Order: sequence, then structure tokens, then C-alpha cells
Amino acid sequence: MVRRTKEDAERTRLQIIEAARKTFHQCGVSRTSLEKVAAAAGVTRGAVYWHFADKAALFFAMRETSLAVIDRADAFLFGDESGDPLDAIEQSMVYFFRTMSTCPAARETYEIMSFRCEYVDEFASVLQEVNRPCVEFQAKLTTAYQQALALGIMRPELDPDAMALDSVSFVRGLFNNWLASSPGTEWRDQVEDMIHTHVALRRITPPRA
Amino acid sequence: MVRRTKEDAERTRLQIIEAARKTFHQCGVSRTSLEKVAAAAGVTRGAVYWHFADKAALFFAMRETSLAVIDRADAFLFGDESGDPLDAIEQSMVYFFRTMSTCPAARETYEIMSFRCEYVDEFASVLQEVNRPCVEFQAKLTTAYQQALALGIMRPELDPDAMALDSVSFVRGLFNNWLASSPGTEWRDQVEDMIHTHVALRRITPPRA
DNA sequence: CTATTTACATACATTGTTGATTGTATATAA
DNA sequence: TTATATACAATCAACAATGTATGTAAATAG
Repeated sequence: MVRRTKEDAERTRLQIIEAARKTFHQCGVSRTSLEKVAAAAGVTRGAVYWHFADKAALFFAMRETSLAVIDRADAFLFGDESGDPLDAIEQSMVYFFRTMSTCPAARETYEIMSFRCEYVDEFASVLQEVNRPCVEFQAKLTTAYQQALALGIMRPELDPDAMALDSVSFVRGLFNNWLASSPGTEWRDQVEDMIHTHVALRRITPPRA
Repeated sequence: MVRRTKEDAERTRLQIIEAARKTFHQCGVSRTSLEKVAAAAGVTRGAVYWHFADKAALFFAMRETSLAVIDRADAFLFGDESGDPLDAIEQSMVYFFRTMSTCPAARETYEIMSFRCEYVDEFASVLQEVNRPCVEFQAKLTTAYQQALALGIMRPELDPDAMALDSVSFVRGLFNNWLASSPGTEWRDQVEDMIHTHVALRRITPPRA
């Protein structure tokens, strides 16, 4: 079976990316040979090398393809300008974890990036890529907390910058724990309660006295 | 240079472990060949294979050697029974990060475990090893928060279990951010302030109104 | 004093991975 | 219709890493 149409070629490309994700997830990035990926995709190494220069290029293509869904998470933070900024913060966090729950491709990709990839040489830059969304989210959180303060919703003695830092650490740690816990553990179900508790800590009115 | 005394052999063993840490840190675990480790330690692969069965055994030996310092971190949590349990929580977190700052071996080991190791096959169990201290710390935090509540130091509407979960996520995320940030970044200096802010959120008295 | 064990070094056989090269059928453009 | 670029398959040489097997001198036990 050889030369097919452009659409077929694109399908082959996506098949290879999917196969790469599964194989990376199962074997880890460094123990994944392109031979394995090709076999999982039902093609030969030749096809893989045609579409991607090397393993790193395939990795980054996979990352970009799988995480497109996530980029909307913090846009969500300012879509809800109408209401309570603390609610918006809570909802954006919840949205993120809901997306992770419902989109296995995104979850697997994060698992690969967190636990099955070594950040050296060609992959050293991935660390920055993982950090950047954190920094951006922190900036947006600061703004939201400032609004909350101005609106009198947040406890007045709290500093928006400090709260943003606390929340970013919280989300990152929560996400790590969520990823590291086996599915079915209590962790995964508690997440939304934990987010609610976290945000409620900042509110003027005690949450559920 | 051949057969030496038992003390020399032990020194050789430690040299190999140190060399392994440096090489793992620089090249990542999977790209570290035992040849590289041997060269860095100034011995041959034969010596490495004499002391350790394979790369995984060397990895675990390194882990155990380097992280012995840390185990005392949460014992610290209950040494200070006399005073304020919220202070004890804060101090134990601060102690942990101070140790990380002053002990490069521990920091490098955590960097290896976090960013330079793929948790598959022989290394899959490392994930559990990383999680276990978190679970233990969470249990101890719950107790401490219960004490704080009983003593009337903590805001009465807060739930000790929920606070422990929040704090564990916070510490894990903070630690990840700390590890991922290059040394010299603002992050590293802000850590103690962030911990103080985090704990102060739970106090009855507003921190620094 | 010798016998054995220890602590390595050296050599080798096997395997896996890579990237390049070559082959070829098809799509597409002229 | 023909020429050429495209999308893939198949093969291959080179290398790197692993684990094991064997060699050996010094330490230690008896």
C-alpha cells in the first residue's frame, strides 16, 4: 500500500501521533523507539521519518496536538467578568480538572510530560513549556484577586499577589497529586471540593459555618 | 590499582553513588550509561557492577543515601509540641526548604526524581516512593490542624482535614515550582514568605493587618 | 604459609537504535 | 499522457549499551 491522497497522509500523521502518545505513555519517552511507534501506528519507520525529523519533533507535535484543548482554560477566567471574580477563579480551576478528566489524550500527555520524560538535551525546553502556563495563570489570578478585593468580596487583609502565588502552588500541587494518584482513588473525586475550600478561604463570609 | 581494604571499598561505593547523582542529573537517568558513571567515579564498569546489580539498584542506593537528611523534616512537626501548632507547621515547611537549599545532594536527587527519570518498568515504583511522604505529611498536618482548632488558634469554621489537603497540595506545588525555577530566580527567596502567608490564612488573628 | 575470597579490570557477545539510502507506486501538474 | 514530486516501505551499516565471563592481585582467614 503506497502513495495516497493528502487527506490520507494527514490521517497517517495523526495515527503516528496517537501511537506515539500511547507508546510514550507505556514505555517512557527514551525507551520508545520509532520502530515501536511505527508498529503501533501500523506503518514502518520510513513513514515516521517522513513525517517527523526525529523523536523530539514527534514529541513536540504530540504535545501541541493533545494540549490544544487546555489553552482555553484560563481564557475562561475572564469570560465570566459579569459575576464574582472568586467564582471565576474557582470555575477556571474546576474547568481545568474537568477537561483533564474527560480528555484522556490531554491527561496522558501531561502524565508523559510529568513522569515519563527526562528534561535533558532536546527536551530541556519542555520544562520551560510546563512552567510558562503557570506564570501566565499566576498573572491572571493576581488580577482576579485584585478585582475581588476591590469588590469587597475578599478578606481585606489579604494581598492579591500573595494569594495568587498561594493558588498557583496549590493548583500545581493538586494537579501533580491528581496525576500521580491511580484512577479510582479518593483524590480524584475530592478535587472540586478542595478547590472550593481553597477559594472559600479567601472570602469575607465564612463558607459553610 | 587493585584489591584494597574494606574501608577503601566503601569509599569507592560512595564515589560511585556521587558520580551517579551527578551523571543522572546532567544526562538524565536513561541516557546515563554505567560506563559514564564509572568514568565520572574514576573506576571501570567492573567496579560499578561489583557494587550494584544494575542501573536501577544504583539509582535506589543513590536515592536512599541522598534523602536520609529529609526524613527528619516532619519529625520536626511534633518536636515543637510546647508551642503553637500552626507555628510548628510553618517551621516544618521552612525546615524542609532550608534543607533543600543547603544540601545540594538532596536537591539534585529530587531534581532527578522530578525531571530526569521516567517512571516505567523498574522505576515505576519510584512514583509511589515520591507519593508516600506526601500522604504521611498529610496525616500529620491533619493532627496538627486539629490541635490548632482545639486550642482556638485556627479559624473555627475551617475543617482540619480540608486544610491538610490544601496544605499538602500547596507544599507539593511550591516544591515543584522551586525545583523547576532556575537558582537565582525570585521564587527561591519568596518561599518562606509564601509559607508564612499560607499558614497565616488559617489563623484567627489577621496576619499583618 | 597457603588457600580462598574480595574488589576490581578487561574482553566479549548480544541486542537495540538510529538515520541514511534505495525502491516504488501513486497523485498531480503540465 | 508524461514527468515529477509525494508518501511510504524495505534494507543496511554503524554505533552504543548491556550483562556476563574471565583474569588477577591484594587482603584476609585458617
